[in-house]
Amino acid sequence: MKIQAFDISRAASATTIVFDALRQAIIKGDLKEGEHLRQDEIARAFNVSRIPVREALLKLEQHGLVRTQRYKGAVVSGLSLDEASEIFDFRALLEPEVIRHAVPRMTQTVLEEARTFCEAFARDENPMNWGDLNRRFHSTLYEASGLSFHMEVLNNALDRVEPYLRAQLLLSDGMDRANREHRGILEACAAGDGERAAELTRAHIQGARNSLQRRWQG
Amino acid sequence: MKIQAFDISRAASATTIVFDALRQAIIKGDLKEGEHLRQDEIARAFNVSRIPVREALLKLEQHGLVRTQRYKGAVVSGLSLDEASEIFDFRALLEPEVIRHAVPRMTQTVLEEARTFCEAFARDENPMNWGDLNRRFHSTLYEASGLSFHMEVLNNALDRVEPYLRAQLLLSDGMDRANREHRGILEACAAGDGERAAELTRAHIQGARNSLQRRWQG
DNA sequence: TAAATGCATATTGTATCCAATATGAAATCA
DNA sequence: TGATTTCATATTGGATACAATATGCATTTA
Repeated sequence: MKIQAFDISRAASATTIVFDALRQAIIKGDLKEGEHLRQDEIARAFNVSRIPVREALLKLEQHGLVRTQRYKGAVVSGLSLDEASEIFDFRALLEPEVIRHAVPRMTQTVLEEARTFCEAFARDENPMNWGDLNRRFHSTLYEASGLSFHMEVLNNALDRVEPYLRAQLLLSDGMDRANREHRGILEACAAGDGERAAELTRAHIQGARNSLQRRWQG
Repeated sequence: MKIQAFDISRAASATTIVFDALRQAIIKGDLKEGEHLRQDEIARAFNVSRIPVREALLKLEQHGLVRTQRYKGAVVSGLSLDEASEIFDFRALLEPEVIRHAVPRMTQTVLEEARTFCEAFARDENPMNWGDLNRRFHSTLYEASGLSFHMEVLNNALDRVEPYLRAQLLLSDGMDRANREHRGILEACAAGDGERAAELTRAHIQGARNSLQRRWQG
């Protein structure tokens, strides 16, 4: 066999294609809080029936990205500042623990990949890419932990606050501080100091939350 | 209007009825790890079409209670000891934080309700009820925190390890220890000592995990 | 006879159709 | 006129029908 084969049972179903597209659109902010998602309209846009659309909406609801009401349909669900703040607290609890567990398991490859994302993040002039690169940087480090349940929950939490994350980076000193702090975290990881990496991560998250709160509620 | 009214839009849809029933069956252990869930069979059992069944299975998949493969269907997904252990670690991180936040917000009513569950748990001779009462006791205390995202995630984590939880209570000293520790936690809450309640909760969870690990792999 | 192939059946994924409910405007009534 | 009712339309929930894929057994072939 000379052909390049892969597991076709993992090929995307209509449901997952629609789900991924809608998820991206909500996270990127193309679909805005409160916006009504009509099954029929989406079905036509993707040229599928409403069945896979409904299943995609159901998944989005489980992820907390839309709220649905019987016979009324799905609307994009934003977060109040209080709700977002709770999720930042959650992250501040979880992420330090994950990185502490990850540090002793980080290979050279992981560190190099993270450094690449870190530098790409620092260099990129296009704010549209910041959210994604920021997330990839952290994820690369976290994945080394091997804590798959923690990561699943964390990714869900990040999905929900992504618009706030991007808003925070757009603040005047958002990028500068993020870059400084990313380098610090990376350094601690490279030095094998899990405790310091954890503490810096905690400060990184709490700092972001505090600057958001100052900016949005006075 | 003298009639007792309620919001009918919250009435159960076929999907949620099927979901709740399947979730209970999996958690209670009536449906066992690896068991295949046929859409058609379930649809006939509930006298509905396969559509709501599919949506229920999708929700179960998001909750991690079943795994599905395209064109192959859903099977009840159990956890390896390692996977369960990771979730216990997760709980040991999350639950102390939640109860610490909850203690200063606990009303007398909450404490009384928790005490009721605690005593019911201690008295109940039927092992079938232990899992449920145990969970209600802790939940009552946790809900006072008002941390809805934390609770959502926690409930999902508990669903996944519920069979292990029940197994742990069935160990020789499982119930005795659980009762002792519950009373300690309740006392700390009543005394307004969030720090102690948190530490006891952490020990409660880690202890349960350790005894499981000794029993199953030692 | 053992492996490969073809075929029948079972099961899931999706499309189409019907039923239940929501929504808003026209009609009615005080 | 302003509130209420009726009714037409839009939208979602669920049932039925069809298509795609999996699975196991009979058949063939070397």
